[in-house]
Amino acid sequence: MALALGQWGMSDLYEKISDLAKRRGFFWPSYEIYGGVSGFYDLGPYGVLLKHRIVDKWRELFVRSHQEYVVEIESPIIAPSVVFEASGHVEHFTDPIVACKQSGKKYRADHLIEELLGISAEGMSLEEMNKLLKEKWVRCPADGGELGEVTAFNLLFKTQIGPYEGDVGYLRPELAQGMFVAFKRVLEAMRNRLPLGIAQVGRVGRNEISPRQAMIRLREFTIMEMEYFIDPEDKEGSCPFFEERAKRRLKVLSYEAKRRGEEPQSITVEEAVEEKIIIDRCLAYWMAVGQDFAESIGVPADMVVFVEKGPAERAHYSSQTFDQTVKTSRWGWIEIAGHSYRGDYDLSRHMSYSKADLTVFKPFKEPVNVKVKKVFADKGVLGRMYREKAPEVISKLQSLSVEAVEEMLAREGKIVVEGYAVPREAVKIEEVEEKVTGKKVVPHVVEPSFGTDRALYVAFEYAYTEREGRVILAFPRDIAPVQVAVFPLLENEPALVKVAREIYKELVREGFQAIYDDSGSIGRRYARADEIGVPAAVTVDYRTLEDSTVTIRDRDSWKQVRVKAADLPAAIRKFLKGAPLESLA
RNA sequence: GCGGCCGUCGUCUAGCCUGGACUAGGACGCCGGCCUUCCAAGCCGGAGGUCCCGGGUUCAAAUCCCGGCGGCCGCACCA
Repeated sequence: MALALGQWGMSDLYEKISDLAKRRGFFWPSYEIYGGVSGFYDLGPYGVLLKHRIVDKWRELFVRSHQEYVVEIESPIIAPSVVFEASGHVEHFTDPIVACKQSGKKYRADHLIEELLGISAEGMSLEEMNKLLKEKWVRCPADGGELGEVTAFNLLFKTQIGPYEGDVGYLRPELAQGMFVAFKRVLEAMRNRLPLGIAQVGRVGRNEISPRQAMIRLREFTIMEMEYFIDPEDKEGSCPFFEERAKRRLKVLSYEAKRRGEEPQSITVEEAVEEKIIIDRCLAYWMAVGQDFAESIGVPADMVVFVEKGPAERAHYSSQTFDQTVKTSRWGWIEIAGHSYRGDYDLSRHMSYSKADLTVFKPFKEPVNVKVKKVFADKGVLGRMYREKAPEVISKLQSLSVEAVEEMLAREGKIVVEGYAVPREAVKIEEVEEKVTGKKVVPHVVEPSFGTDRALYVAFEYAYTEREGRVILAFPRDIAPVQVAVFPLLENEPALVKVAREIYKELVREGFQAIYDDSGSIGRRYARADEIGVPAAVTVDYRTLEDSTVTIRDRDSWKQVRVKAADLPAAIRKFLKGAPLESLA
C-alpha cells in the first residue's frame, strides 16, 4: 500500500497533493484573497478532521497509554517577557542583523564578517561584531553605504499585555515553558511523584525570516509535546515501562557516525542505551514511541530515521538531541519531531528567575540519622555585646558554613561577619545527630516534541496512491478523516434513497464521521470517497429492501462483503480498528 | 536575504514572444435534470475568472515596461 515514494517524480507528488488538498478541502495557504502571507496555512474541513485524528493518535500513544505517569495540560500561548528571559529565548532565539544606512538593505552581520573578513563569527556578541565591522570599515556590499548598528533580530513574536507598553509579552515558540512554569502545580496535583510527564498540544509562533516549503515551515503551527521529568539519580526507575519497547528497532544515525559518513544503523532501544548511542533510557524509550507514532500515521518503518544533532546545531538547553526524520518526495528527509535531553536547564533557570522552589522532595526508603556539625551562637554573650543588633549578627553567623567558621577561628581566633566581630567564646561548634528523611532534587527532562502540521503532510504523502487513473488517499483506517460513506445504489429510486438516509443518520448517531452521497453513478461516488480517503463505503441496493443487508466496500481492495444493516456500527468499528473485510461478513 | 524560473475559473491549462477579432477558450471537478441493478459511462442545462496586486507605455494591455506580493528551485537561514 505504501509504495508512494519512487512511484512519482521528485516534485510530482507534491504538486498532486497540493492540488488535491486545495480541491477537496484539506489545506491551503492562508489569506489568499489578500495575496497570501508566507508561513501561514489554513486547514479545511477534512484537514481539521485528519488533524484531530493525528492528535488523538499521539495522545493515545504518549498520554493515554501511560496515564499513570503522563498527564496533559493546557497553558496560554502568550507569556510575560520574564518567562522567555528565563528560558533563554530572548537572548538566544535571535539572528544578528545590520542595515545599510543608504539603501536600507539588511544583512546577517555574522555572514558579512565571515564572507568579507574571512573571520568566524561563531560565539561573537553583538558588540564584538559591531566593533569589528567598524574597525575594518566594512561597507554595504550592494552600494558601499555606511552600515548601522548590529541588532538582534528575535524570532519571537512580540506583543504587549494590556495597555501598558512596558508589559511586553511573547507568543510562545515552543510549549515547553508552559509545562516548566506549571510544573510545581502539576507535580502537587499528581501527588509529588516522579517520573512525571506533562504533555500539551497547542499552537506556537516563530517569526521566521523567510519561511518556505509550504506546510513544512510555518510561522504559526501546532506542536504536540511532552516534558518527561525524571529523577537524575534513578535512571532505572524513571522508565518503568522500558521493557515494553526494549526490543523495538530504530534506525539511528549518531553524530559521530554521520561525521564519518556512515549510514544509519538499525538498532534496538536496549542496545542503543547499552552502547551509549542514546544517553538516557527515557530518551530512547520515547523515541521508540515516536517510531510507533510515525508508523501509526502510515509511514513505513524504514522511512523513519533518528539523526543526532551536533554540539553546534543543538539548542542552548540540550545535551543530546535527535531529529526524528521522515523521507518525503520533495524535501527529502524532514524533521517531524525533536527528541531532546534538556537536563535541569529549564527548571534551574526558572528557579533562579522566579525564586520558586521547583525541586522534588525525594524521600529515602528509611530515614537516615546523620551526624552533622552545626554552628551555635551564644546568644547571651552576643546579646550583651550588640544589643538591638544582636539578632542580625546571630543570623548572619549561623548562615556561615561550618568550614568557614572553623577556618576563621583557626586563623584569627575570632569571626568577623559584615564588620561585626564575634569572639571565640560566643561560638560553639557541635556535632548533632539529625534525622534526614530524604533530599531535594531538580528533575531532569526528556522532551519528545512533534510538529502536527508536518505529521499531517507526511501522512498525506504516504497515503497518496493512484490506481487505474483514480486517486486514493489510503490513510491508515483509524486516522481517516471521514470513516464511512453511505450510498443508495441509484439516486432516483426513492425506496433506496430513503433507506440509505436512515442508515446514514443511524451511523451519525452512533458517533461516526460519515458522508451521504447520491449524486452521479455509484462508481463516481466510490471514486469521490476514495479521493478523501474514506475507508468503508456502505451501499443500499435492491436486496437491502428484501433482507435488510447492505454491502461494505473496502477502499483499498475495492472488494465488498454483505452484512446485516443492524450490525453495521459494530462491523464498521471493527473494520476501522484493522479487522480484514472478510471477517465482517 | 541573494540569484534563477514562475503567477490565467475550484484544479490543470490554451492564449503572452508577434498588443486589437478575448464577450479570456478547453479539460476535469462542482450544481441541477434525464438515464443507469456496483466502480470517475452517456445526454441536456447551469454556476464559476480582481488574467496575483499597483503604476506606466499605448487609441487599445492577460499580452510590453517598472515596482510590490506570492510560489517553486539553488545558496544562506531553520535555538
